[in-house]
Amino acid sequence: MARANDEAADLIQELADLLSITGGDAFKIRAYEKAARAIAGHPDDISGLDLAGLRKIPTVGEAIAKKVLDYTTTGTIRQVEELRTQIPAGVRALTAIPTLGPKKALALYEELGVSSVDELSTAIREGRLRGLKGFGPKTEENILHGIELLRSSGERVLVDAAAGVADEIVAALSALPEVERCEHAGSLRRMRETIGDVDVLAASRDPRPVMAAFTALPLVAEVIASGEKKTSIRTAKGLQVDLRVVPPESWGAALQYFTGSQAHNIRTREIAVKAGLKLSEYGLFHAESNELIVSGTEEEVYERLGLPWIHPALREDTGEIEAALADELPRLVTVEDLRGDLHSHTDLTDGIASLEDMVAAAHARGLEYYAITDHAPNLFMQRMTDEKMLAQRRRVAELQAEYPGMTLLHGTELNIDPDGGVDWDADFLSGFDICVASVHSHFTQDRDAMTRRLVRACENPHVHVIGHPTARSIGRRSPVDADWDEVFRCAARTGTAMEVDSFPDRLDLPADLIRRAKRYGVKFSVDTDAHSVGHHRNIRYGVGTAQRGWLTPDDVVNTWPLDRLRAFLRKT
DNA sequence: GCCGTTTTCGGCCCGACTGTTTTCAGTCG
Repeated sequence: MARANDEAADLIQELADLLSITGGDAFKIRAYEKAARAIAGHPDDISGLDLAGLRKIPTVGEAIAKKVLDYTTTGTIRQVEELRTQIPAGVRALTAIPTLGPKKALALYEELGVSSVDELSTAIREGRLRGLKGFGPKTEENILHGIELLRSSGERVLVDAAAGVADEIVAALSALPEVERCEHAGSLRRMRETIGDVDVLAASRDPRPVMAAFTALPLVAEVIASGEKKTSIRTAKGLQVDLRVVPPESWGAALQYFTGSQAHNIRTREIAVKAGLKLSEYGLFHAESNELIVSGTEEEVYERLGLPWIHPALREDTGEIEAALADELPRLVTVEDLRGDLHSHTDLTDGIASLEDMVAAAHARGLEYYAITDHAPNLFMQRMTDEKMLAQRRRVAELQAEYPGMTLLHGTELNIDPDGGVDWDADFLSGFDICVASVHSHFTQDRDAMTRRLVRACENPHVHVIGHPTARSIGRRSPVDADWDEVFRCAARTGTAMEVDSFPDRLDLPADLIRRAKRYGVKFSVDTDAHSVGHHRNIRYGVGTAQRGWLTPDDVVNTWPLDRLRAFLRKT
């Protein structure tokens, strides 16, 4: 299933976790963690690499290269196997409980023999933590609360749910007279596909009333921690929100810091240290004199480190620092770059808005072209027929007269059957301006069959876009298993675009596969897949995902002028 | 364990909050 890179990275990360429990050297642990990230983010498949090839990966030295080679030859890493015999998997699982880290997990295991979350729960109920050094009544209470949280809703939320909470808080705090600026930061600003907690940053000279207003917001269910500079709350739905208040002159440094990622910040701080500087959320300082150099804007902070400003969507330490140093950062695609949307539905199939309303919504977005792509007949529950489709085409042509500034395209979303065929024959398909083709069934085919299926769809001269290619549903359905390198090679060769579907529970292709596909020269279509007027707003999540995949406007066919797009749709 | 236009040894990002500890360790981001 997973790529060798991901499996090797997981094993190295597990090694780091196990060592942190057994009390290994903290710097060695960090070295493993860094290497795990580097291996997961390495563009080439590691399974074919020898020792020298592995050592070319940054942060992978002799020792880690040998461990990875151990994995690629034997399927596991000997040291990990050995540590697993000392530390049961359940002990590592204990560190998933908030407020419980590796030190406390080890104490619980050694002193009480606790080796699972369930056993810990029992031990607390039986009062066995009383008198254990470092475990007071408050700690006990926090652990119980943490276990409950883990079991109920400790999971990450979809990006739109987090954005809704963030928007509400930013609006409320921005209205306070004490607040000069307020924005969300963290993984939401980086547009990660799921969000663990929401980070909000405010600039103020008077934090106390800001904190008070924050904890008094109606969405607050619980105050987790509360101080002068930082306050954390949890909403009724279990989402944690951290508010940081900084002096206005620290805004840029603070925004940079709280946007993360942690891995990106480590890199920027290392660059600062090497230049005799020190970077914190309060600014960039001379290391010795502690004299402030810059802190007002992110641009100033990056510039003083010798870097161009780096887009938040790239800040994952997966090559953006190197690209920035070489002045090779991509000019990322934006919502404003999009001239069209190539995937949408109406109430003729499973949409809930009329053709007229959907077109009006597209026009309100300022689009130059817009494709209606209702479902084809093989998705039987939609009850599509040739006659209905042709009637819709006539209605689209009539409607076109009302929108002289926007070109309407009549299309369809085909179903890729288990063999890679689609709903209609070539003759009928040639009547459409555009055909999206997607997997809607038989999700569990094996890798070979699924690869053949997607390749055959790409090779169909009437298929222009592969819709939501992995067919995943975040938190509900896994991505289909395919040899993506094979699929992307074929897509590039045949001039078939891969969709980036903007639905918050799809975001499909995901960012990592986008980057892989781009390496083969694949083009992309960033679409809403809108089934209602309101879904048009989801486009920001699709664009965020495209940005995390390092896409430029030229990579995205629906940023192109219509004549260039039409040439692409001819698949010649 | 990794790494090197100040180093092949001696560093490795930085700060806030909590709880239990009377001066600081653990956890988190």
